[in-house]
Amino acid sequence: MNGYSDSHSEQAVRPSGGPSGGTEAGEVGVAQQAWTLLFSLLHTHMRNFPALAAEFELSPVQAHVLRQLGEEALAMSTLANYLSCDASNVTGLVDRLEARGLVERRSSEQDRRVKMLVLTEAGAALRGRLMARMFEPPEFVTAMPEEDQVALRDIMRRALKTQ
Amino acid sequence: MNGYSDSHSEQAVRPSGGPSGGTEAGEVGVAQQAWTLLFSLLHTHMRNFPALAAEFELSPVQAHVLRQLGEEALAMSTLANYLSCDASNVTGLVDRLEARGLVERRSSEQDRRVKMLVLTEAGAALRGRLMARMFEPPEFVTAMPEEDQVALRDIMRRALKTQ
DNA sequence: CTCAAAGGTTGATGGAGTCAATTGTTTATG
DNA sequence: CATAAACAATTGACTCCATCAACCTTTGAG
Repeated sequence: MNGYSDSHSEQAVRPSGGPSGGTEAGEVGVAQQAWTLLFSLLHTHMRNFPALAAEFELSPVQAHVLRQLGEEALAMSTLANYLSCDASNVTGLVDRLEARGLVERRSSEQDRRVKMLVLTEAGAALRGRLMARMFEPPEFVTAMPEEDQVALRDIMRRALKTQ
Repeated sequence: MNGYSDSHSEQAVRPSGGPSGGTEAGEVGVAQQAWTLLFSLLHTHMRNFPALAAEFELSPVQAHVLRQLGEEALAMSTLANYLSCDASNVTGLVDRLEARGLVERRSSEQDRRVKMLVLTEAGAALRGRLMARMFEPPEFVTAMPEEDQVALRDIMRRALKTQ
């Protein structure tokens, strides 16, 4: 194939490697092929996510936090769930964001145990710039023929809906 | 898993002002829509990559190293390039993998400055199991109708070829 | 031979992540 | 009602990841 495919070709697309699913064997085969290719492309692209976050002087995780904190106030524990990490980790994470004036801890009135996180004005502004940058499509998408882009978009819309 | 779908909708798919015709300005709009959706789905999936690596008692980065180290011996500096991180970081990384008997440093004979990294037998075995696990398609792929899976696979094949 | 450049290591420092233990606040139960 | 259990957040100890600056050895060019 091409120069890239070596890093995932030998163990990757092996149809029906085990008895794992109860579904039809053919479905799993195509799904695995699609996933393997998707995974490879994405992994190459995700390599520069740290650099992207660094454009805003954010760590990758801080960028992720800002992304989640967009719409509504979140409790610390909810954020820990989104990040699938320990609650104690979120404490330090928010400490640093708060020290930079991007985020604010606000005690909940219904339940005085929880602290709600809200973006400051500066935090919301930074998030806006970050999101615009994050959603710039990478080259492997812009280089596609438009019909592929449309098909990809529609497939992803359906996948999101049934999730 | 739940409560996710709202986190990417407000700044994300903005059709960039222009009317989306078949021209190049319209192409960018569709590309951005496709990318935004893809990005969101992928980011939710990537959240549990640490857990996946942990099934093999590996950190995410160690899993990435094992993946890269599949076929051929790599110099430390080459690995640092792949990981796009500092060379001094690789030292400790390889130290820990070597201490677990997964990787071996081997001095190059052409250039006695460089050290080549090779998988041990145990390392290769672990890598095999890891790769098989990594390429198991996630639910958002297996839940697709098969024609979407086929279309997705073909789109990704074309994208890889023209990369 | 001399000296600069390259490959790798070391030490200092800081963010990210976990676990165990603690404090303060609900909520459930006897 | 009183007390125990559950929960939210924090702290402290510890490990890994990551960077930078300084260093040593080897290489290669002049």
